[in-house]
Amino acid sequence: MILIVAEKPKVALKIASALGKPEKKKRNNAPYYVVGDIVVAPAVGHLYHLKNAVPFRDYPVFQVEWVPTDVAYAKSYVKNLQALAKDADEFVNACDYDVEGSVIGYNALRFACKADISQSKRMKYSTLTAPELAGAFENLEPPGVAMIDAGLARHELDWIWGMNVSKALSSSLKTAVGQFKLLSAGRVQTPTLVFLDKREREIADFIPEPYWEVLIEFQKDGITVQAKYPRRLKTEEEAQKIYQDCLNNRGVVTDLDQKKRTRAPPIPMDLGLLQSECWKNFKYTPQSTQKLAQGLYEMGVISYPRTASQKLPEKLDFKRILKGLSGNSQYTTFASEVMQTRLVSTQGRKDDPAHPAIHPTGEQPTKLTAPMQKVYDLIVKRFFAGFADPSIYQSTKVEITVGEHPFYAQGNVTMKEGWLRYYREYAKISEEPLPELRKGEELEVTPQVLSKMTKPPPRYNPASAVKMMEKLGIGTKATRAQIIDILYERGYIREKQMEVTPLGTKTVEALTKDCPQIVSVRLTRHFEKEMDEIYEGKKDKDVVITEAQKELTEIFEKFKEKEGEIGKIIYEGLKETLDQENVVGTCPQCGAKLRIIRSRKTKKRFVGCSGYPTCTHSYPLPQKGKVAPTEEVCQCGAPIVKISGRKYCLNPECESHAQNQEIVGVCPECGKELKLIYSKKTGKRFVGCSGYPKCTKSYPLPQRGNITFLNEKCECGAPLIILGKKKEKQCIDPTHAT
DNA sequence: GCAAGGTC
Repeated sequence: MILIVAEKPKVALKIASALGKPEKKKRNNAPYYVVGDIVVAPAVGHLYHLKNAVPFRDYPVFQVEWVPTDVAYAKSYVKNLQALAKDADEFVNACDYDVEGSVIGYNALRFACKADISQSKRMKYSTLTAPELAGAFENLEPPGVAMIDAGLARHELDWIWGMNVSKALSSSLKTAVGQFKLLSAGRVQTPTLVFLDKREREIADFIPEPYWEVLIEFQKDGITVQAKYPRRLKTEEEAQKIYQDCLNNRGVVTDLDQKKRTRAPPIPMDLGLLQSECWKNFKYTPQSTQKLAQGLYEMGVISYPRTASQKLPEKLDFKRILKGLSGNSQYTTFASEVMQTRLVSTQGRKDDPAHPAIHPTGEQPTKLTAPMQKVYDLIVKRFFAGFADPSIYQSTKVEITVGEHPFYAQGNVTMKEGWLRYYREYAKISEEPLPELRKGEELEVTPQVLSKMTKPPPRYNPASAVKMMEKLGIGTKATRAQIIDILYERGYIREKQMEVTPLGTKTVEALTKDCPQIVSVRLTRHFEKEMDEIYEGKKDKDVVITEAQKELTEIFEKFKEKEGEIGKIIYEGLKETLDQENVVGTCPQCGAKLRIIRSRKTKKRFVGCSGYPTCTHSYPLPQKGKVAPTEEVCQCGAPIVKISGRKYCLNPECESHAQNQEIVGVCPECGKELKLIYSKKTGKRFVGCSGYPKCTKSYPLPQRGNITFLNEKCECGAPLIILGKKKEKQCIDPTHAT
């Protein structure tokens, strides 16, 4: 029997189908496929990972070993391979033809199958089409030692570099101040932190400069138009001069440029594009988008999400997919419209040998969670849009001259919707019409001077950081989002608009200043080059690793000498970070800092004085909601904090809490005042009757967004409100429709 | 405890 090991279940099925009519079997949830004398069985990614071969008390440790992955589902796949290997007399590594795939198959064969690698074969394919897979099986290659070794070296170098530097950082802190804090560094996370920190310094060093803009405003056909003077002005005098010239002067339309322009339909999405679209539209982090997409994939409603491809091959059978989608009443119209087209999708530049771009499969989803539904809807509509015509719009540029000063305005009006019909809600294209104007027309204009300041470069957010990593070529499509999460976990960065914390900054500083070799471009480039040379068969893996160990040994010797100093630098950062995060004000009794503390016993949080135990002043806190300092102090002396965006005096006996209960209407049941109340227990808001506890009338409220209470009553007697930026009034009673 | 890379 020939045992073929694939990287994942879906690929095992494809290989088996290319070789004949497979019979699907299962062993403890692990599938495998039998085609005559051939068995195709999958791994699930890496089934083995590295571990220190000796206890990790002191760095550096260089002895590592491969051990089975401890995830339950991976174990059943290993057992499956072990069982199948007993009857096998030939072994084929059919994992993805790259360094990671080589390692996955190599470890599966040597550890699970106990195969003789030198006798094993490698299947080489770059797409998953049946003819190519069948051809690859006919032309099996030798095991591919160079590629395997390059992969093994990648694992080992990343490990001995990352683990030991991480350990060194944590130890330095422990040595300096005796405190333990988990710190880490790695080939991918450290360069990522470095570029985030660079931005942080650009922002800190940025000196805002004032500038002035001049606008003119006019009205025609009920449209108000603003036209801009084309230059920013460095001085107020210049701006004022133009303003004065425009006062009491009429504007003349001196140029009118109308052009038809097209917006091409969007390209199919790889994982990176899906992540940035979901950030743009829903503010989902790349990591949560990845998890939601994985969920949709496991339900069978979208294709494989960890793809780098932005192409949809024609042989995908778009008809079948569209037919499936039309079964969903939401998409029936769109799907049948798209069905009428030539069914040729747009194509992006990037390609992936193993998978097409992300697309719906046409299977009907059942019971999607709200976030899954959003991601699914975006994927489906993007899919439709790829087949549609370009959107055509008329772009009008107008030059209006006032005296001798030119001003410009632009308006876009869509003439042919094209793909926007399907994807408008996610494309976020703004349209501003201009009124009818003709050359030479005179206009009554009002000038205006705006005083502005130049702005620092924006912070990265998780989506733009993933994009930057992609651009710099660090990490992989499957891991970038996870690595961003690690930086958050370590406390190196915080907030969605990523801010590098003092801890992050000081860690970078310690690494770059005190042991520049560790983060030097030279060292990482050197490792990379050597891995390429292993791949090309020019260098021996063991020689490379021995060299790396030697180099790291020297670096760590120097690091140890400076350990105390480095630890102190990092401690400064840690201390400042904790202070910023937990200090909510000053103690009115002793003047020391008040901090948010979580009780070890009850796990509940409260505000306590850092002068403890000398000063025992403390305040209770609601257990939910984000607490942020405000710098403000209440009349009663206690600090005011923001809890879930609402200002709140920490002192529970303070009168401000009573005053905080805004009157919002009249109780339809007892006629007393209805008040907006924030629960002392949960911090949540609701509307309650001031006749409480006699009258228990109350209405729930959404916990997020602005609520405007109107001085109006619904016909049911409850007050009317407006939620957020909406325009319609609505009744506060949720059971009351309309 | 500590990486980065696959995968469900």
